[in-house]
Amino acid sequence: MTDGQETTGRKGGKEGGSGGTGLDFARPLATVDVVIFAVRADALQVLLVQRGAGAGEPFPHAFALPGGFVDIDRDRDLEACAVRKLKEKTGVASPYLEQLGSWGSATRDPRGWSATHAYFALMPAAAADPPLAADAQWFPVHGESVKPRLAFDHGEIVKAAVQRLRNKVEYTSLPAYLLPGEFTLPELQRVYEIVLDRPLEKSAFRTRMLSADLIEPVARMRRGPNRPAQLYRLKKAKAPVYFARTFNPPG
Amino acid sequence: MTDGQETTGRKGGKEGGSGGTGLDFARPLATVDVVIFAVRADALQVLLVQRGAGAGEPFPHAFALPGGFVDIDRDRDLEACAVRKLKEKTGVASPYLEQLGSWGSATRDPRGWSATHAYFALMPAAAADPPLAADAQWFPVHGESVKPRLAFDHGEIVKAAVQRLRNKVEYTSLPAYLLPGEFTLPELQRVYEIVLDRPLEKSAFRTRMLSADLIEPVARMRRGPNRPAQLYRLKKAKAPVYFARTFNPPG
DNA sequence: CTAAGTAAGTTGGACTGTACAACTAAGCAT
DNA sequence: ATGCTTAGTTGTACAGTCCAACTTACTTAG
Repeated sequence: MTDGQETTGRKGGKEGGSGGTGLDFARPLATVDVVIFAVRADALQVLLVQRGAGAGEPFPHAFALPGGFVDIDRDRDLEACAVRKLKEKTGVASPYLEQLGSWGSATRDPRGWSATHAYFALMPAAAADPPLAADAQWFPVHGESVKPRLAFDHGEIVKAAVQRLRNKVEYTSLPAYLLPGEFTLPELQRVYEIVLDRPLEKSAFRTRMLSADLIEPVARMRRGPNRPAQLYRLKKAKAPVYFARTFNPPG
Repeated sequence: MTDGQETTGRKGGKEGGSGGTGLDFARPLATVDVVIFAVRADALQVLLVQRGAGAGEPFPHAFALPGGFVDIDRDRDLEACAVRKLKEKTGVASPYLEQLGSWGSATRDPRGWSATHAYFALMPAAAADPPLAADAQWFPVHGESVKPRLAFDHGEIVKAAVQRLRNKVEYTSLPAYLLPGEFTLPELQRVYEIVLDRPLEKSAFRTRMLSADLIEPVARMRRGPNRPAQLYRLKKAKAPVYFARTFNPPG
């Protein structure tokens, strides 16, 4: 039985009920939330928004993930909904957006049975720096979470997002999406180290990055107080690269 | 704005509407579907059910994934819902159940905007062999899909599940859940090869499996027409193990 | 102009684990 | 006993990381 083939277990239409189509039972609330990561001030940070305190609003004043109800008139699909939420808070389209999972239960929202579709996004620090929504704020990740206690089960979702990010960073090129269009190899390595919270070997890192068909040098150097560094950019339309090994396995 | 903090964009309560709580807008349909894998007859197979042809049923007679609407009175959370669907079709609890992702759009179900939470499950062939529901049937995976054209977007979901399974099998111990409690190393290797559709090196495979803190020998041998093989079992309460490298990287 | 300092980038040997292939071991069939 | 089949081991080659020392290129201080 799939997608409503069920002929038993129909519930009285508490909140739903379109009459006669066999869909006359209560539907859970459906939301989308986005965990937006950036590396700012040498730290992995997450964008959170402070909730209002209107009538009937759960978790007033608490911080929460950017998100909200699926709008079946405006959102063609879940990802479009996530892109909309992301744009509302940052003003930009993220260079990387991935579905994280869904959380649904009778108790996670005091207003009733609800399920959220969680996404996680990576963006360069510069992209989302000034043009934030007024109620949005960046928080550094400590361990696997952020300091403020979050509304709903968003603390758990953030934790899952950090774990997923760390795990994938071990064997993929995801951190490239946390940097602007041009970057040096030491900058890229630093982002890996910030996300993993662990130092990496310079020579192994360079060998791996350069032998992966991932980045290409541009005809410019990053100049600073010492030896200039070669600038690179992601190769065009590069999906994330998967490496055959993880880095320097911890333990 | 999160989980209904939105104060704009409220829709007239087409199907929802609990009056006065700020939730008076249409909700998408919410379902759960499960991609159930087993290795049977030396092939990776997926369990599908044939849809009925009642009034208003979309995709009559088509094959689809086991699943159905979330029942907000019976299902405490999404995973409980998936376990229920799985049990209804196989009669057993799967030793491994993982969330795969969610698919939601205005068009995937002709009855309206709907979102499904997809899970994937692994089970030993023996566990689900005879006690199948009458409308359920196993289909071998060819490439990344099954032969019958599936209802809804279930073809896409099966494809994603196969890709996820193959990908994870490269560096985890997941295939152990496709075998009964006791198994030999050649049997385990064979399951890896069936899932990956690629031969593996015997000695490297054995070295990796035995050095991972994953399985332990039992005091019995599998006897056959030739040399007996040592039987192993998963160590108690073992979560899947992640290896630091993939197998024999293709290409 | 030179020397010191710093970060970029390279080099080479030790180590780990897979790739490949040949080998031994243990059972059954004839 | 001989041969067949599958379980399991051994040994060399190779790839990639680990670690540390090294060279390169630029800035700044004197």
